[in-house]
Amino acid sequence: MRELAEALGVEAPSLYNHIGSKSELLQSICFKIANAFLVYLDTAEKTATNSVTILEKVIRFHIRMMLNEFDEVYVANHEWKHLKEPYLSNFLIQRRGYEKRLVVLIETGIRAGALKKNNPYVAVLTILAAVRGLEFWQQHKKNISSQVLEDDMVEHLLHGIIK
Amino acid sequence: MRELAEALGVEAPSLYNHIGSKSELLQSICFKIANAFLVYLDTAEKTATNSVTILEKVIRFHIRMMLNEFDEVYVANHEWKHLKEPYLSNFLIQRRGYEKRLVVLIETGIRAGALKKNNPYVAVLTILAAVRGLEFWQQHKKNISSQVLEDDMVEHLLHGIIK
DNA sequence: CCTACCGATCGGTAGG
DNA sequence: CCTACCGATCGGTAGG
Repeated sequence: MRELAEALGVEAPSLYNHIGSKSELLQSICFKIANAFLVYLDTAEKTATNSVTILEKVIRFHIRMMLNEFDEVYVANHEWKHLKEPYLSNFLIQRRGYEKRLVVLIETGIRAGALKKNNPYVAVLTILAAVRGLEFWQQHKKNISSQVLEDDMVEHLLHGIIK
Repeated sequence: MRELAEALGVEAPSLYNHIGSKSELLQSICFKIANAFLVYLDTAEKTATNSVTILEKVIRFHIRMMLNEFDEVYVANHEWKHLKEPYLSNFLIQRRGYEKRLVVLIETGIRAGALKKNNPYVAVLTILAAVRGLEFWQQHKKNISSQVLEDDMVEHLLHGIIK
């Protein structure tokens, strides 16, 4: 909070004329990000019927969020653990719901014969973990364009790396 | 440190008869894990010549380390940021060296015609990020066997999810 | 918006 | 191994 105050050019106690608490700041960031992902999934599911198409759209959205809204996504990915009740439970329920919808999406793709019969939970974990790993990218950025990064990662997660 | 002391059944100051500092504990965990990965890559490269075979072995090792040595790998993955100099620089050099060797491995596979011509840095990032993401698994463990988890994730990262 | 200050917590030391 | 305690840091409040 003292760092934040310094960045804003005020003393730390002055922050509390604008915000209620540090916790409150954390809550608004976490739920803002969680909501962005939920809303995107809604629209993706409305504008496409093919589960592979929806899956690809979702992966691309995750990648773009990591690249364009890095700071907030980072907080939502790491600091949610310090959310206070009832926000913590709420956040976890939302996140589990989101993951479950992705699992169902993959199950649908499997039943349609479009996706391999891998365990759908493992598939969702692999995908979410990979896109989230873009946070390490930020640290030692190679000079690779966002477009190559996005396209190659999507290709890898959908079709693999073996020729 | 106070939690650690409690777990050991002593008072916090007593810890310092056994260790030098909290930092020292962090160092030994981080370098122990970094070394395990380096040693494994060495042996994998000696016992196989095919780059796809080596890559698969390495991915499997990462997954097993995440499942079997979770606590220490977690610390090495997250807390290395708090390493003090010169350990911090040292650790980063080791890690970059390791990642670079994986990049070279993939480049070799591409030149051999075994792997797709994706950007090799993106491929390494995708793989490392995905296996590392197993830390979320620990949190909300589904009842899936380690073997299915390992096999399906390897399949996904090598051959993709699309049929 | 500020100054002054609080209670809790943390890694660690002194001294026995 | 312990008791006693330190200086730094943190989120936050009182009072103006």
